[in-house]
Amino acid sequence: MAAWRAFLSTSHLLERRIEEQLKASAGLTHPQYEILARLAEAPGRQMRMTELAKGVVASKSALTYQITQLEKAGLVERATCPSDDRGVLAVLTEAGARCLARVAPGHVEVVRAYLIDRLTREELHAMTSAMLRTEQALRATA
Amino acid sequence: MAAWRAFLSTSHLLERRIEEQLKASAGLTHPQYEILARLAEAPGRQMRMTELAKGVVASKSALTYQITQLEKAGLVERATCPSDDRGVLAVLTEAGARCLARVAPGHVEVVRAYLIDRLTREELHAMTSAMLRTEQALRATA
DNA sequence: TGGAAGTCGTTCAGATTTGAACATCACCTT
DNA sequence: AAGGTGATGTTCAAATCTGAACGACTTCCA
Repeated sequence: MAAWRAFLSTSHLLERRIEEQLKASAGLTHPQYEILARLAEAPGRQMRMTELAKGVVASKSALTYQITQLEKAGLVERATCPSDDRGVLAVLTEAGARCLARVAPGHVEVVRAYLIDRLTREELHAMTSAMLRTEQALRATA
Repeated sequence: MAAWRAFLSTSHLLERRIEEQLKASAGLTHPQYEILARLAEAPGRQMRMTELAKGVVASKSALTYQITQLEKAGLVERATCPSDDRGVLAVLTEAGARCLARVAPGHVEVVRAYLIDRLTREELHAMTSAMLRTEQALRATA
């Protein structure tokens, strides 16, 4: 269980650092950053709400809330899904893309400085494969 | 960054599973469980508020809130610290200890089933040492 | 011995998350 | 083609977290 304890503490401490850095450098929260990052990578810079929620591991209502916030900030827009009238597309705006481009380097720097760059090549490799496998297992048994 | 993505998703997904299991089996939240677990291991089953907050990686106000909840449930009591009149000791009650003993096996089972047991011995070893080192680094630069 | 400066835990308002309930719409069977 | 089943996104109240402000107490140095 020592492994678990360390994993848990590290993830919480990191979360805290990231939140702090993002808030200071752009007034964004970590969930909001994650949303922008996912959208930026998506084809057409847009994604369905449910799909996006799964991607960033958030509940549907949490995503609704955050998208509303990002919409107020002009970083994201909502559009109705052409193929499904129930569906809503979250679309990254130009301003959102610029915001992300401006903030991403600092964010990546924090992640590297506190996590990635502190691991040996073997540790990084082992952790990556372990996390990918675990993530898959967790997503499989929804 | 793939490593980071997987790490982040895994930690969030796991958090979710754990929360679900704890709530179903004992009406506890994960932070609450962490508090009980730490107290159970502490000498005299008691800890100073600030120390406990650092241990479970929570803000002071979040801890105040959760200790109040646990106090209402009769699982924890507050006591004034003999050596410092400002200080408050969170003390695990008998009921709290029993509750923890009852819930712990199921909790550990979830952590093992979704994380620990899915890793090879090498991965577990690498991850543990990596997490311990990272945790230490994060705690050092408070 | 007197503060000045720091620590301790709490409080408060505001922000965010959760889970259930809901209305809307798609899909599939008959 | 109609109805049942399931999916989608939103809403709401309640729970929780955050960060700053606060009063109470310690500690340390002059």
